[in-house]
Amino acid sequence: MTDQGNRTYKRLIDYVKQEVRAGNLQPGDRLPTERDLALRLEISRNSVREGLRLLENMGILYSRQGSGNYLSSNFNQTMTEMLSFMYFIKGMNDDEVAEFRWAIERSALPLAVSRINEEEKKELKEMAIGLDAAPDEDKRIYYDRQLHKIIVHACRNDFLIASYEALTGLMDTHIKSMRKAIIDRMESRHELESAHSDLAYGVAEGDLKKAMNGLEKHFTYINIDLHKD
Amino acid sequence: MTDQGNRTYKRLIDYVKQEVRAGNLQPGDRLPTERDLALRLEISRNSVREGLRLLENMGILYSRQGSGNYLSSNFNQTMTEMLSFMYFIKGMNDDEVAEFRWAIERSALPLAVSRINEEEKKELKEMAIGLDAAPDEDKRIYYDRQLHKIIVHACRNDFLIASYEALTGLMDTHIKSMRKAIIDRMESRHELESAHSDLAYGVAEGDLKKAMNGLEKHFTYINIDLHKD
DNA sequence: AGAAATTTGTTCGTATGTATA
DNA sequence: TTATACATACGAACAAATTTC
Repeated sequence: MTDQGNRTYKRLIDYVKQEVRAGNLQPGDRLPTERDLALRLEISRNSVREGLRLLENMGILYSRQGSGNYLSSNFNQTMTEMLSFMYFIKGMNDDEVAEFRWAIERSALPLAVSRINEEEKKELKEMAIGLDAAPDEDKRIYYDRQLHKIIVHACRNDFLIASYEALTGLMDTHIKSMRKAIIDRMESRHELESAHSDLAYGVAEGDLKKAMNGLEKHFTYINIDLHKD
Repeated sequence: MTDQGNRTYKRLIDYVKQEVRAGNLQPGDRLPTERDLALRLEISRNSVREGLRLLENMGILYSRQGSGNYLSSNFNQTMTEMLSFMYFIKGMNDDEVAEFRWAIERSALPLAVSRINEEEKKELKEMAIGLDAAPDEDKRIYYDRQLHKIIVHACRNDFLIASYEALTGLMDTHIKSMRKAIIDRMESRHELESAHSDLAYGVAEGDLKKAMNGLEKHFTYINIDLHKD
């Protein structure tokens, strides 16, 4: 009996869902006041609030004291946090995370190559240079992560971006050991850096083959038996 | 000012997070009573409850009236529902969805090939046969979806599975038109069915190349400029 | 089996801080 | 500046379900 659909606040959620679906509520719109909602849905204000908090935490709306509850237009940030939290509580299996990350990056790459803008290209090159010149492992980790992040963002797909961000948020504690594991498998650290270099310059120069090669080299050293064409 | 980190109920969430991280709270464990928590965290019971509802809706815990609040062990189902809801509210851009789905399926495929069990292989073949023999489009859609679903589940990666399920839940309304669009681009319906056949038998027979060919053929007809090796 | 105690579910009232006209 | 509307937070009360004795 883990499931009980009897929760009163679900009426509020269903209400919002329905209003969105019907087109009566659009991003930025203000919801009726909590008291109105309580009256309309025949539940207490507290129950209304429970539902509102839920939606707020999902990033679907935001509350402004003294003003009202508004449907949010962009809740990517909150969506990311939430995903990250769910993943965290669920318990992360390193293999699962690596597989998922690989799934996202691999698919984001071709999209990124065709959609990246000049600003991002510039940043990407800077990261590749910085990574190459980084004096210590901490710096390298920073450039490493920025590099991957820029590429995924350049794909312009919010699902991919949100999922990736959620993962990297989780991986913060693990990234050091993961990087170390990769390096151990490679003949030297430079091999990893050259993989990154291919990846970055491939994307920046619109050379998908080169970029994909770099990415494959990068991920090959994580212990997954991956698809090799 | 969409962000206000001052919410009182966050204390409860932080508490749970910390207790989970410290190992003091494990799946199935009962939390302290709401009144205890209110006292301990120095917030009102209402605020405690707001936090609890949040976590419950995330599937992280469940409440039983008269008994207590328990940390949940598996909340994959809720995670899926939640993802689906977030995606729904966010508004689906067909291209984004297609790209994301492709990302998941492509990466799930090699994993599925190496992890699928006999039971699933059998089902998969049945779906392929059923699809071939289906008398009308409704039936074909059913077999179509089941086929893809079995493959993704066979990859044994909860992130991939949850994301995929969330997407297909969304796509229910769009799947007909999408299928129609694909068929229109193919020379005939049989071409789509043969793609599915390659996919299903490839997985069932452990032939990754065949399966991947089927999948690529399948997705090529969706209007994305995808990575072609 | 039954009664009492415990715990969550739901609602109301009130005080307070904030935004808006 | 003032007045009003609104959300925030708390405490208390009772109902309903469960557990304990």
